[in-house]
Amino acid sequence: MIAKIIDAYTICVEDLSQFDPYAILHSGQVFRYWQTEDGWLVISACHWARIKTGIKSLIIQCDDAEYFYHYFDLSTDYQNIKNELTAIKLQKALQCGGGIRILHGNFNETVLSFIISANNNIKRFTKTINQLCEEYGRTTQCGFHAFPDIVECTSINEQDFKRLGCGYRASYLVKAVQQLNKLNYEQLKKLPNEELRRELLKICGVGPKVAACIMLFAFHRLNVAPVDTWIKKAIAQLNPTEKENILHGQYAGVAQQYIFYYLQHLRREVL
DNA sequence: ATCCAGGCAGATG
DNA sequence: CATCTGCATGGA
Repeated sequence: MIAKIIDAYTICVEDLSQFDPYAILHSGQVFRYWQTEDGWLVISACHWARIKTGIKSLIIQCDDAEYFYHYFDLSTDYQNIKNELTAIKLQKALQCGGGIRILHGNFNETVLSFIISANNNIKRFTKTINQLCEEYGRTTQCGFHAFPDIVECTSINEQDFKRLGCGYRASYLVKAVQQLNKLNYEQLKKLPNEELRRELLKICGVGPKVAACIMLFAFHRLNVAPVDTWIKKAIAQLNPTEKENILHGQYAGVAQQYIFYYLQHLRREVL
């Protein structure tokens, strides 16, 4: 038990070795967060949370404690997961981002966000996603805009997506929204990995990499590891045995997150 | 400037 | 099934 729900709007996280807000938010699973005076503001779908960082514990003040207890995966002990990840080449990454957790992202938000992310740079598509929310998402109680719900997304046409900076992905997004309208998240949740992957690949703009992101970040399939250009470059430097082992097993997706964050961390140090 | 970015769709061997 | 090409756009 690393966290307690204090009341309907408050969570206290007591084990910071398993909860590093900076690392979680910068590990590339979510794009709607901002630094504040005393911590972080996070928006997921139409929900918001303020993380107030402390020395030995932190407080999450939000609109729905149950939602964010689940969102931050607070019932899972990540020490057990980290104990399973024993590959030598992972140890630096674990030391760097040991407080990362895999979030339970909203399905529609995750699908559309990662379609926009394809062949795009992180800074640019983060801006695009946030502008999308500014224009089409409702204002939440905390002042920031929610990610537009599926009905609001249905009102966005190709020209609108282009104006927001989605480029050639605009037509994919229009189709994807139509397809999302017919999909049922609760039904998809019941599918095993390969069937789920097949369904996701039918969505326009969703290929193998984006499907893997959706499976990991919206369906919490911890054994699915998205392989992007960053991970490819990192893996290319390993020997054959290391390549086999590093993104293998029931927590391959978690391992991938530690690596991705570590690579981002190294890049930030260079800049 | 000009290369590239958390790849993908569509066309072609 | 595997490989190839074109792609909007702004950040570096």
